[in-house]
Amino acid sequence: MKKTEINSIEIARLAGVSRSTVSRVINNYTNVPPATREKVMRVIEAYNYYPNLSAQVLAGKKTRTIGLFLIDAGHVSSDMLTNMLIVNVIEHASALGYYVLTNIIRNPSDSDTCRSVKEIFYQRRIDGGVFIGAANHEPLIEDLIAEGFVAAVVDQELPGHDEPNRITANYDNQTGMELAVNYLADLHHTSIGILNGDMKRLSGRTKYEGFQHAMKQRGLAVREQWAIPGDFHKESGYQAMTRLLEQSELPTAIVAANDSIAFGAIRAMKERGLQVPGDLSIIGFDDHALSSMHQPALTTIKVDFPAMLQQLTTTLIQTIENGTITREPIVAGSTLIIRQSCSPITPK
Amino acid sequence: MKKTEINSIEIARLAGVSRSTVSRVINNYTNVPPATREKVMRVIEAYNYYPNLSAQVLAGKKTRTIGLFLIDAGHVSSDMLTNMLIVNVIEHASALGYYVLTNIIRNPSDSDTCRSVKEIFYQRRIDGGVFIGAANHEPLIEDLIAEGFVAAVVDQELPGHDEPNRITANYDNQTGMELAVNYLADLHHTSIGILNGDMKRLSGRTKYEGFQHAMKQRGLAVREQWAIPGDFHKESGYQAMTRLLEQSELPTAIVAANDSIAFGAIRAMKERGLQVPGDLSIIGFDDHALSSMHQPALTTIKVDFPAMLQQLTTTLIQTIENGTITREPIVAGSTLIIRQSCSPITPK
DNA sequence: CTGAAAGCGCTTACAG
DNA sequence: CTGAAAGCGCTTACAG
Repeated sequence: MKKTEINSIEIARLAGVSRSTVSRVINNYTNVPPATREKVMRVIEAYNYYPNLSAQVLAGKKTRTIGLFLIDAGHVSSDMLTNMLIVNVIEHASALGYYVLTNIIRNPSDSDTCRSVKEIFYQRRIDGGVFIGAANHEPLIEDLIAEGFVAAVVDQELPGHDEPNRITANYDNQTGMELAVNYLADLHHTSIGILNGDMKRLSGRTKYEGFQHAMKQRGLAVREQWAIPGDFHKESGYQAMTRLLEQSELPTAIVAANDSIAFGAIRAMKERGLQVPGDLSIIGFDDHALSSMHQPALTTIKVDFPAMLQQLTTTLIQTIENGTITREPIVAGSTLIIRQSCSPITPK
Repeated sequence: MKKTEINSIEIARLAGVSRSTVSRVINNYTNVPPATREKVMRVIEAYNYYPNLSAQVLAGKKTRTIGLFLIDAGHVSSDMLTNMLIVNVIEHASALGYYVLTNIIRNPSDSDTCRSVKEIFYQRRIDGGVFIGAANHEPLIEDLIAEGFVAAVVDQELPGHDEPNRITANYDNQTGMELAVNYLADLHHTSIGILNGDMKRLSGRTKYEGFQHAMKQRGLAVREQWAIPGDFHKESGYQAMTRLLEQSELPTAIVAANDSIAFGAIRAMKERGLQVPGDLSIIGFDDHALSSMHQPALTTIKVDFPAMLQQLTTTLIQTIENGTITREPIVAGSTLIIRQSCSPITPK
């Protein structure tokens, strides 16, 4: 049986003070003499008293909870990257005394889904939210920001939209692509293709733009028929590679917009008896947890998610607590991780 | 800028009714005539009104939030299984209109950690919690249950402790071990060892007991020096196998208390130039997401986590809403998944 | 069918 | 330094 709750007035009575004073010691007001604080703390501890959160929030305190919204059609549970993202946000929030309410959004365009996400904010269930996997312009997020809720969104860039309650973090895809293309070019590849990601997402676009830019820098031609569209999932990589392989003339190397795409693409090759990197070199993006144990181990552009998420979460919480703060751009760095999926071309 | 909140009294004014009536339509009371409901709903929708959660909770409603507590010293972020567990709980809770607050507990014995977990319950931040990865007898959980909070714990069996606010789910390790041992015995193995899991956890114990029982059933001897202690992690598997290999006489097959242990054990073998299953057959437990792509693909006892978690989450929520309910035991089924890590012995 | 009112448990000006 | 009191936004007996 649940014991009847003890509340602040009971604590006050027991300590021989008023509720005001109990509240003051709980909230660490400075104008409470040590002796009084002592006395009150003793009964608080003795009775295992913790202030009721709803009452505190109703009286004006924060909920100290943030929402984590993972937008993904249906791969969330199977992708290891997701787990790392979730755990990262939780641990960084936790370090600042915040809790996280994790939500999975299958389809941000569905009106019921939209309603229920908005409800979480309007209900004041959370103080703010972080969004991962959204399109660059996502109406749901824009609505929330217009309403004044604070949102931290990963992989977004909306020129002119620098509301104080919008926090964004980005990937440095320009540098990433330079790293990838230069590595391939240094291996003497000149025929390089790309398996693109979802173009509705900022990264889909900036990766392709970065690719074009990096190719140009090295004086290499981008062949449109070697730029295959897709989304960021394995199945898409499989299909993209299948399409690519139907062509009469093939590139000697491919950059995949992420590692999942590369996994799918390599499977498509294996099924046709093709070798990586023997027949085609492939480089991915992310450094997915599976990449190092993949066969062949995947050469990739590692993205520093943990550092980015830490900054994003921290900035979100600071904004919640202090309102607008001066903010520096948050960007995830890229590094080249050389493994086994790329090999040099011997010029004929 | 955040707009000033609209509240129920404002809605009432706009709809020309009292707050009581607004509340009645929101809470779907039956005694509201359709016309009145209509009228109120229209202004609720027009103004995008959602009742303030804290006020509702303070007035006696549930928070509709459950806590998910993952207890693990430091492997949470790297283990794919975790991700599946988290996503499963979230989706099942979500289907019932509940949210989940995910927490990572590094060390349940640490007093600060304990305090902060308890605080979540006492604060009434959640209506109940699910615990995964705890020792069979975990003081923190026992305290919470003693206080009357409802807790759903995975992998627990405490005879005599059938409080109405305790919900447990278990693994059918007896059957699982029979499956594993019989499979190995059918392959003509008679010298079978075991790499044990954490004995503080119920599964650690029941797996070993199940192993002993299954061996006996097949008339096979359990050799104590082939039962290596460990916990449920990869590193432990590596060390256990290293220890095993130091022995002069070796088994021909090994059952690992889970797949992670098997991965570590296989790595230890590879480093010594030993083959799986050539030199030693290994079977794991769980059917970890990596098992099928492991080299060699791991033969394992698949555990039906999704079904178990669904039942557990559903039962937890029903208990929260309806108090005690008649409950059936929740147990996760086991199936043998044959892949490449075990081979038959040719009797000499 | 519906409104007035009490109550949920806190915090924070306000006054002293 | 400290208490009395108002207020946060809801829900739910109670009375009609």
